[in-house]
Amino acid sequence: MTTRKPRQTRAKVTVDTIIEAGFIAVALHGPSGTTTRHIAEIAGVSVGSLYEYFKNKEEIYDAMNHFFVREILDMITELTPTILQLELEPVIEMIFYTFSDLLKKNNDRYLTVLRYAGELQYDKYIPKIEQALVEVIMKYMMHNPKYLKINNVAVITYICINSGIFNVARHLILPNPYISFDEMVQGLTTMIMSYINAEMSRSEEH
Amino acid sequence: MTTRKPRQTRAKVTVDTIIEAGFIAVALHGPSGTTTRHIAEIAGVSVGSLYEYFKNKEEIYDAMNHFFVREILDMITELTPTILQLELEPVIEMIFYTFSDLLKKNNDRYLTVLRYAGELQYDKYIPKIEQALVEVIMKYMMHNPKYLKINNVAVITYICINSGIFNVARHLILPNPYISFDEMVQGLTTMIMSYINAEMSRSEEH
Amino acid sequence: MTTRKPRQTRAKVTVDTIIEAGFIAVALHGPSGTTTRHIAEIAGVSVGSLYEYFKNKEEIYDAMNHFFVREILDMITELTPTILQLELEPVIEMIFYTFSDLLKKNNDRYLTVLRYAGELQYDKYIPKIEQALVEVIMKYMMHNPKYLKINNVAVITYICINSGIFNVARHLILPNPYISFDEMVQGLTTMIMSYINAEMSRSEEH
Amino acid sequence: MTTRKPRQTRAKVTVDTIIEAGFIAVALHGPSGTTTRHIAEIAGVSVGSLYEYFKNKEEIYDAMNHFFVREILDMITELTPTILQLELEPVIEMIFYTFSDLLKKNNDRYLTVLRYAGELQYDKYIPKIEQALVEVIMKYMMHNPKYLKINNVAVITYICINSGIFNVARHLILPNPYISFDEMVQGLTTMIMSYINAEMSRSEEH
DNA sequence: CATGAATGAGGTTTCATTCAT
DNA sequence: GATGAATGAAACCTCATTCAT
Repeated sequence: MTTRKPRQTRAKVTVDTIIEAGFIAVALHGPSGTTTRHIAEIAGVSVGSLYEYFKNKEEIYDAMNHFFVREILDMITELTPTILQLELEPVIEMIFYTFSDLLKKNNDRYLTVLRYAGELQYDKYIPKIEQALVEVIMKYMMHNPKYLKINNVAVITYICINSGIFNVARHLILPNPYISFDEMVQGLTTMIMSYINAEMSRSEEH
Repeated sequence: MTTRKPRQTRAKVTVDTIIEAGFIAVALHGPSGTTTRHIAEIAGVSVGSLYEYFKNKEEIYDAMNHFFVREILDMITELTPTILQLELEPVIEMIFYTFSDLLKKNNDRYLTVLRYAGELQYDKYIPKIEQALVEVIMKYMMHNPKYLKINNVAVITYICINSGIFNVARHLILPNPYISFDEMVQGLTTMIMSYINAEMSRSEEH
Repeated sequence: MTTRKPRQTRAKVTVDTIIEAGFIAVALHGPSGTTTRHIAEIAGVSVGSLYEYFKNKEEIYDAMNHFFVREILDMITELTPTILQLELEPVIEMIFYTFSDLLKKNNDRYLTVLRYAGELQYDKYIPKIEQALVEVIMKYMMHNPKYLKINNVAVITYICINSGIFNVARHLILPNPYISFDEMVQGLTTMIMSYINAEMSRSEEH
Repeated sequence: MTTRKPRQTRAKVTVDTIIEAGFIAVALHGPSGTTTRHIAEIAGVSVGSLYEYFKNKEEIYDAMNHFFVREILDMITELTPTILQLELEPVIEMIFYTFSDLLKKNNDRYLTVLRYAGELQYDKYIPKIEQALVEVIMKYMMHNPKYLKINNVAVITYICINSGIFNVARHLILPNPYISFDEMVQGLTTMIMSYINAEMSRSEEH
């Protein structure tokens, strides 16, 4: 029995409502604590409707992930023109603040879900995000050729992306972090800039 | 006449067996996929016995977390004398490799459960680890007073710990990382060293 | 100005399409595995339309049964003139082959639903078929008065009809019967003929 | 998750109770009308217990079939010594009456489920019964060598077994059969005897 | 202490049927 | 008339927990 693709506007609205309800439910109860009834009730539809559009609970989670990843990718796309205009340091800061805003959107919707990244199999989607970020970095390097001389771009990229994502996410999640968000962004930026500068100098030597 | 000691010892062994089985079960099925039967079967005891030693499933997970945290704290304690003898750079490298070894112990036991950190409420335990690390750092600074002049130690500590933990864990989890573990450790170390040096210079200026 | 006739005809076509779809669906999934959606999809109409024409699922099954029984009764009617012209032995053979052809019509449509006779409550309809067969037998006896002397016609009729129906149906259903269909028809005919002859002789004695 | 084999007596009793309840439930509601709750309630156990011993509803039905087939095979085994002592005609009659008794045992338990033979996949088990009957027939022929000269034993066997099973079952199911059970057995026996005698004479001719 | 059979609340999922469009 | 989205009762099944043995 195939779940039908929504053809009518009403159906599309229902699907979106269910995905939205999914985020709220997971934020409230965690992925394994969330029941199909929770989602249905929050969405204001019957359990049956859930299964009209999603084969099972797993598929709802998949749709949520897709949705989230889509937002991040859109954010990167929108940011790209501005990024290319700026110096590296403000670029890095801007990315952190924009990412933070995205996670806090809709009452921390994405942030709370991110706690359960392992459970929700975000791993499947992270490579796409990484890929998008790598592309932006490449474009930036083309616009700012002085960075082209750096040797191990892959390593730097890998470490900075992971450090950035995790530090921002964890800071927002922490109830009482012992440093402020601004301090953290400032520190992260300093760290990344120092790293890149160090690698720039090293590359020059060879 | 039954002696008390042997009984307690046998009980201790059973408790440890159950905790061990818990790790294996969670590695196999994830926290929400793991059932008390799974754990009992792996441990080679009856479900009834589980409840002899643990009030409920939650308590088993708690015990697992305690166990893991205990191991990390022990690791830090054991490492401290060596740390205090070395220069900063080899210290950082050593910590990463030791942490990696710990996560890979017993067939990736801790690594696999780390995926479900959110679900398993590791957050409750992480402050303890952070605290232990902060203490080591303080001791190290006492032994190497040149670092005492750094202003924002809290920020540096926070960022470096988080970046370190997450990069190591994620790299080990990734099936096909595009950089090697050694490259990552090298990069991380460089990044952290550059950061500290930058902050050192900055602090001197003021 | 809309005429009445065409509408009725269109409705009739839809009804027939649904009944046809019902047979296909039951052949595919069995009666309890068949859903209204299955039938609607196979019929190429919406679920809503199903309920335009049938009060509920039960009514569709009833209509299918009616349809099947109607076909059998028609078959008997059509066959009657020929039957009356022939000797008993070829008559019996002919009935078996014609019945077999009916069951195999449209890709074994009726044969597959016959498996679920109990579930589909064919019992309600079988007396009608029996009645029709009894009538043919009576007519045949009128045309061939030598059979009129048989005493227990009812018993013979009952046994032969049941043996015939079941042996033919089961043989067609069996994936690898250990005797061929022709052998079975030959055997069945011999058995029935022997039986009738035996009863003829016995009746003469009294 | 494997359903555990019952090791204790208590467990064995529960399993038997469930199978018995299955027969009663199917007799009451038919196979697709029967729910796991029905069975559990009739058995006087919780739904959970059902699934302790049977992976799903299907497995309960399978166990019921096994049970029924086992009874038939036992019946045949028990009957064999007597069969070998008697003339053919009383043998045939005896088999019909014994089979009828079996079907009527425990308040028509087996008879009512036989209505749903198609749904319950008895087909899987019928070959075993056929095989057992064929073996008895072979033994009987060894004891009564005059029957050894018959040519097409396979065909006769096939037809007589099917005719016998179905006529008996259907007669018992019918609410108001137009002939009595004794009349039917008498007729069936006559039919089969005539058939065999006819085949005996025919075989002599060749 | 240990066992594992038994429990039943509660989760996931299905599907006949209705009804707004 | 026709559609198909929506419904929700009720099915199947799971599993943490209890308790008689």
